[in-house]
Amino acid sequence: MKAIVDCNSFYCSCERLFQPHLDNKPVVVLSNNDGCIISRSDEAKAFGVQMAGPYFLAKPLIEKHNVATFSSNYNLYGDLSWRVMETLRMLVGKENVEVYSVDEAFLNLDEFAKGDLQEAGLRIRETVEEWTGIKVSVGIAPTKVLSKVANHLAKKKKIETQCVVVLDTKEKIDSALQDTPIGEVWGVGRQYAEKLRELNAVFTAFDLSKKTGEWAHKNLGGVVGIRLVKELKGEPVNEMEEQLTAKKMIATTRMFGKPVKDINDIKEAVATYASRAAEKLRRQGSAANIISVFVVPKEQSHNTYFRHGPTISSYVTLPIATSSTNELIKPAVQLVDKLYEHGRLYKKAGVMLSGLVSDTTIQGNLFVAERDNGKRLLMNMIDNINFSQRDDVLKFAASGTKRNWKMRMEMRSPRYTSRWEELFEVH
DNA sequence: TCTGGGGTCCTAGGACCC
DNA sequence: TCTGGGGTCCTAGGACCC
Repeated sequence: MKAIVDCNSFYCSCERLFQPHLDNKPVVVLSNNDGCIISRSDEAKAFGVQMAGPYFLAKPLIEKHNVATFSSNYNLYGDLSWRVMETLRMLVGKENVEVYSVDEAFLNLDEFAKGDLQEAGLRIRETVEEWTGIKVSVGIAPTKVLSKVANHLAKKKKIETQCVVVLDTKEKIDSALQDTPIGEVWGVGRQYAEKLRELNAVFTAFDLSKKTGEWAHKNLGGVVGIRLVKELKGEPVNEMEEQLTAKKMIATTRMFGKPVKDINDIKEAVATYASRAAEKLRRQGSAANIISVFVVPKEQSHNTYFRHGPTISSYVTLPIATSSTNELIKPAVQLVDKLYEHGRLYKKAGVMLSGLVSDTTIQGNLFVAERDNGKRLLMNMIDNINFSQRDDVLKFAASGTKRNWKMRMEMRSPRYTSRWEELFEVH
């Protein structure tokens, strides 16, 4: 049996941990640049605050109901996430935990819960809450997709279920599937949900579970659809995944705090993103063969549907794979020259690294001289200093010092758990 | 009028996830 | 005026190979 453990309103819960007077009060957390709402407490949901909705549209509602509002504080969430995951590893053994996202993990319960699964689920929930202060919901079922269904039901009926739902008989599974609208199934997004309802008269997870593999292949994106239907029928095909698999692509992209016109501002931003991406690259011990850069102009027209405008991008293949910041900044900045149009306003830019390989097995290039080892040493030093001090004590000059493009974060809470000078104080 | 039957590799784009 | 920022996998189609 598999479980999915999912933190309830995770970012909101993190903020509440250090401001307990907000318990049972409405809370929301905003995305970078204070653009969208990305986490809502149950109380905020009850007032009708929409997920992923733009903040400026929800603002009247938020002010009317006195909703506590925070910019996102990823240092804090990352640290608390680590504590939750460590707790799970201690409970069921680290080889049985697959961290799926910042606030979710799949567990393999085959060894941990030989007896009463309900009991096991409750113990997991209680232990995580006791050790970290974070409330979680637990869904337990034979497959990953079904455990997600169980988890949804646990979240929907927190009181009755005590945030734990187990689907271990055919009757329980069928009844749960009937209670699950098609759009809530893991793997069915907006496009498919609409298509399934209108073209195929599939309205619930139960309807979908009655379809054949052949049907799924035709109507639900090929092999992905086949796997989904199998899992709904209780046949596991999405197995637990190995952890520590290196990422295949690394991206750093940001909206600007305000639209930017000057090419030098864009170059500074792109150099900064390249530095950040290079850090991520080194952290997983990879080097990149391809670097691409994109910019997004501010849309001139008032067409609200295409609010982003086109993404303009270009890439270069590097002569030799690298993880060195300066070797990545240079081509990144050159790409900006290629993409930039004079006189245009830009609202976003990004750097993506791909063609990733392990940096111990970099394919040599006959036409490029062997690189010196000192470079790697320098990068390690910079990473260590930046990690132990505040953000970006050391940076490359190309990243700039004015930072006209920097994003807005006007309501961020202190980084209570990861900065000495922002430590939580008890008086 | 007829026009093989496999492969591989690459890229762009579409769908999904949190 | 104001709408994150990451990731994944899959498919189709083109170029090229024998």
